[in-house]
Amino acid sequence: MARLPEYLRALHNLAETGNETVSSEGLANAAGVNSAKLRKDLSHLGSYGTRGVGYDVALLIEQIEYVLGLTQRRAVALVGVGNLGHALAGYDGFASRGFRIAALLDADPARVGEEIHGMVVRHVDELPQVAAEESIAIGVIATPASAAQRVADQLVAVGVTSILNFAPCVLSVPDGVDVRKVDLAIELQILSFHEHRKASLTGLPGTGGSALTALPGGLVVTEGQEAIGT
Amino acid sequence: MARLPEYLRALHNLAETGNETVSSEGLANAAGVNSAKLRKDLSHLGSYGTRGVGYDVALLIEQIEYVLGLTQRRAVALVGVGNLGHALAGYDGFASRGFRIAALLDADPARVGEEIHGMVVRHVDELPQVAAEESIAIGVIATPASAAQRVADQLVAVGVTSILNFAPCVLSVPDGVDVRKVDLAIELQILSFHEHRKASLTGLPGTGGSALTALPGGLVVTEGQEAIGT
DNA sequence: CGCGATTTGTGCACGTCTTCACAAGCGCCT
DNA sequence: AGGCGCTTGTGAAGACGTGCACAAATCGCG
Repeated sequence: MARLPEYLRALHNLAETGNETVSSEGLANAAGVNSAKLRKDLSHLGSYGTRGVGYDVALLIEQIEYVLGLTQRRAVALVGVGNLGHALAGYDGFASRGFRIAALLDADPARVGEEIHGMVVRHVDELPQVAAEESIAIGVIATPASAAQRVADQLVAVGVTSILNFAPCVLSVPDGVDVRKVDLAIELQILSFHEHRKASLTGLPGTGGSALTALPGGLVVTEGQEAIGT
Repeated sequence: MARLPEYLRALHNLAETGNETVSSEGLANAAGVNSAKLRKDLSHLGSYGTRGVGYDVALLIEQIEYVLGLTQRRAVALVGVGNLGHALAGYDGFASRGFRIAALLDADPARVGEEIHGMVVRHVDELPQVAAEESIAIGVIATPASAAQRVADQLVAVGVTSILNFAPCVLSVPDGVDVRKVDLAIELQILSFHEHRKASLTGLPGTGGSALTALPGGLVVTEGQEAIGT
């Protein structure tokens, strides 16, 4: 489940504040989800809480970390050290949660050799050597969209089976390779959509429960009432 | 729908390569989704394509941009100019897609006054003045988790109703305020989970279709077979 | 003018996710 | 030892999203 990392973070917070056990409702609040959903998720793991008491925080952390495969520190190769790549290279949230940036790579010869956060940028064509030096578990693509597919192919060629893609484009990869995409601009556009929706609702008070937003060409769009679950 | 921005990006690509119309299948491929799903999404908008031909690219772009509220250029306030904030301030994907970073803010007095990408950092307590100067539509939080809730409260206080949160914590905001969260470490952890799953499957060839991954305490977790839809 | 090729829009069925509600179990207090 | 309150785990119902498959509609060509 995609919610496990969120639970894990909440659990670490609870552990730091000295909690030994936590109820499903307490953890659900800390993670921002429904308590029933959380219990079902945890029961799916097979993890046991004790009825009447709750979950053992330390034990639960251990279990979730094992399921997520965080018991081994995974090596990450970061390709593209532009604006975003720079920030990712220095992002301490990676190191603190079991990931180690093992290599910085870029296709621009002008950037090769540059030192970023104590690590030297190497050329992306050196990927085979890098992969030979240490087993790369995950590749992160922070290049422009035009280079992303090429980089993905290179990552796949050296055996990387998990890719985190920040480039605004769809990657085609063979079966067995997992790709997750993060597009910062898309997040803003979704927020913009909600802004637009809210503005339409307050601006057209007569439309009531089923608001209709007129489109330029005379077309209409029917929108939900309160909580749009995007 | 959360997929509209993805369609929009694909449409812009198509427009640049000179396409005037596009079929649902063509656009679906470019956006990485099923063609039936795309058609259903678009029909939900009320947008009309022409049967036998496809969708008019320019018209569709116009419609989607309107629905997303991108016809007006929205002002974004970015709070927290650390590693990530720096990168976001310089991320050209924002400007190119209708967003304008209207203010950079930080709570650290040492950072106030610094110039980043041609913009001066102001103190976060100046938020009311900033909001008075121009209408802030969206707030972006790129602070440490410990400061995020406080910043969120300040944003809400000046009337911001959409927040993009990069801090690894859950924000509590009043009804009517939309929050989207992006946690880069969580994305990596999800990939780590998939890596772990794949490793377990190949390492335990006898378990067959319903693989059981033994947990440290003798507990077991049942995992799906191929595509885990996280 | 008519026909076939092509593509949209959508009814329907299926699987997944979510939520409620409650029985089962555990610990504590008397 | 017994009962009481609290919490987990889960069955069932409902909402939701997804994808197939096909009818309706439009264009181009003969």
